[in-house]
Amino acid sequence: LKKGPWTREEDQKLLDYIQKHGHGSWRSLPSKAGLQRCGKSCRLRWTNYLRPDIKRGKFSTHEEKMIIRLHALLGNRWSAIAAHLPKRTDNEIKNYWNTRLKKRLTRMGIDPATHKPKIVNGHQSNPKHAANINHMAQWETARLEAEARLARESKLRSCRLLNHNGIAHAQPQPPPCLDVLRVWRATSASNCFFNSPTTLESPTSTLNFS
DNA sequence: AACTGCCACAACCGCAAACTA
DNA sequence: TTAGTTTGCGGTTGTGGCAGT
Repeated sequence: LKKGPWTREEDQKLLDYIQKHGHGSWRSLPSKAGLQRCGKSCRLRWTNYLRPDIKRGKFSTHEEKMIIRLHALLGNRWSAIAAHLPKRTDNEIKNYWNTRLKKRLTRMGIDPATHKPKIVNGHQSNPKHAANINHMAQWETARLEAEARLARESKLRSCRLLNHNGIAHAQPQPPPCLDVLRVWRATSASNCFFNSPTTLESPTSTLNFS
């Protein structure tokens, strides 16, 4: 089986096959499509590169902020984060985080793992506030997990329909979720402890969970 | 021009969850 | 219920391009 970068011919074979038949079982796809690749490699190539509904290129400022906020809530759960960024893949977001955003936060004196200002002289700037944020973040995480799950299920349903029809041209629906981030943006301005446009906005929320 | 180091990104690997017979 | 198979996810690596020396 072949490994390494995909050639234009391989891409075309995969694209042609999926457009005609849908992907069906990834395991059996390579032989049917005439590819010397494993099913896993084909799936990855399709989901991360060939899919027609992928937006490529530079991340906008808004997308960057979304990634930072979602990462603060969800951690390295790239697929859950990607569910909130239409047309971006988890792999792309993960790469962007690892190569750019993580370094940028570090330069700003923010720990990219915790999204808190780095501890100076053994003290955090505002421990009470930090505890509050953690509490809020737990709730947000639970909500976002549920939303991501819904998104996955919805995607799965559309995929099944897709494969049943044998054509791969349907656009995935956006996650059927409440826009937590919109609410968050509206409320965070008043209570974030580092909230200038050029810095990280803290994952606080004043949502009413009742 | 040749070399080196760094960066960005595509692709691979291993594991766990989900599915199926 | 369970064992085998398939799929999805996250971490990591390999590679090509670019800038600096």
